[in-house]
Amino acid sequence: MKRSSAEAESIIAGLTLPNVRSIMFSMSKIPDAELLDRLTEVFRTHGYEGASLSKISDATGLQRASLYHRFPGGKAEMAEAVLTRAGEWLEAHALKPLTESGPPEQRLSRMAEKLDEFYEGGRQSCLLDALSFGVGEGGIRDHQKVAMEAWVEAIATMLRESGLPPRIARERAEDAVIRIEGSLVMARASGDALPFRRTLRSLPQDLLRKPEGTQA
Amino acid sequence: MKRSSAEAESIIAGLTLPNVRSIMFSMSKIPDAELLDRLTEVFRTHGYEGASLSKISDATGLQRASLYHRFPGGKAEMAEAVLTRAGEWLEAHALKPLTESGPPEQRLSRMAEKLDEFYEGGRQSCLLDALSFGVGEGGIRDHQKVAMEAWVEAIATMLRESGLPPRIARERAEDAVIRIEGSLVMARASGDALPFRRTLRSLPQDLLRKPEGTQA
DNA sequence: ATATGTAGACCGAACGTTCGGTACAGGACA
DNA sequence: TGTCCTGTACCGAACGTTCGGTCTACATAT
Repeated sequence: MKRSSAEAESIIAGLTLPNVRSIMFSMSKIPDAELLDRLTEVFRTHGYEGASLSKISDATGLQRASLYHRFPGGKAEMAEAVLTRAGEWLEAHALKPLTESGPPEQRLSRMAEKLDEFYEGGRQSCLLDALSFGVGEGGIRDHQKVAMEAWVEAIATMLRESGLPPRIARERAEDAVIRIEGSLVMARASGDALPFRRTLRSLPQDLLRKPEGTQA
Repeated sequence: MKRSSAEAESIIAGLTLPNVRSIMFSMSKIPDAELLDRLTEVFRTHGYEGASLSKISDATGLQRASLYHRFPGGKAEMAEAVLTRAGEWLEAHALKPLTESGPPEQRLSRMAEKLDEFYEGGRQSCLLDALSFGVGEGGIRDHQKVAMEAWVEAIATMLRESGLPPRIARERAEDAVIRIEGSLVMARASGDALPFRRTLRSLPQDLLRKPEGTQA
């Protein structure tokens, strides 16, 4: 009772699952992009230590050995790959609009829009948060520092170019990231995503408001 | 060669290590308060899934089995105990000042002071963050929701009593917690505690500032 | 004063399971 | 054919948990 019949198999000859896979996905059971998506989800919800190979295997449909074929460096390499991909996505979608033309407020709104997408309206955690527990002194930690700094500095640059004093620009950029991260924590802990969306909505105006004590 | 001599034992009679322990610490190898402190540190640093019994055992000096003597419910009960204790501490030290007499700004400063102490200047994570990964639908999750709501509502109440409209008070209270949590995430990811301290410092004035569009 | 009983705190060892990681045989393509 | 990739089977170690038993303190009975 393992297979229905031999005919059934010959009829769809050349269309067996492995062949279909190889045509569509260049020989992989799961394409790189989707594999990374699944990995990202696991790391986001469980953190580094909580993301066991079993969970990863379940989420990706790949066996341990196959995962090690794709990521010879093991779990650490998977986490780094996920971090890299997330960074690239944010850079290309959320940060790039900041450097483009248009009113500053509109550019910030565009970023907020993309962040809302990336964090699925507050339902997903930030990798910089999730991967910051229990990982001590390694490539992952370094990666985080660089990513965090790049994010803050991208916003700060934009605010400076919009006329804000460098110090204020930097502080507000930090504050922006802080509020995004914080609202994600709150959303996760309280089970309510509303504070996250409200934070995103108010970001553009909050960041661009006039400094209070300008030139006394 | 099991004991040095009978005399040696009789001389320090009543002062053998176990006796000293029993007098000072009510018969426990480690008193409850300190045990919970150590537990808190492990959960804060590694999150729930990352806090293995081995790490906990190392941190507390108690063997696995002994930990189960103190917490029959196992790891979950340990996490809940830690959450309860942290909540009580915050309630008693950080939230209580909000209800006392004195200028509102001073009361908020007092809270910020205690939070700085609790989070060790930004070097420690928040349990609501650390324990929100990988724990699904249980007492821990419920505990978090309650704690988060209590925290926000304590600040909101205080802001309302200071004359802010209810809606604004609630939003700003959420914002306060968001910024605290977010700055802790940033501190952890970037390795720099400064944004956390700056956030704490600016909290009182930020929360009490006059609403912008008051009665047009 | 000595013996007995009870209760709590603790530990060593082991439970079955899962951990991250590896070796290898065979399938699918060139 | 040779090269890449996959899945099975497996490794030693660690996981959370439980068991049997020791040690100490204290109350009671003698």
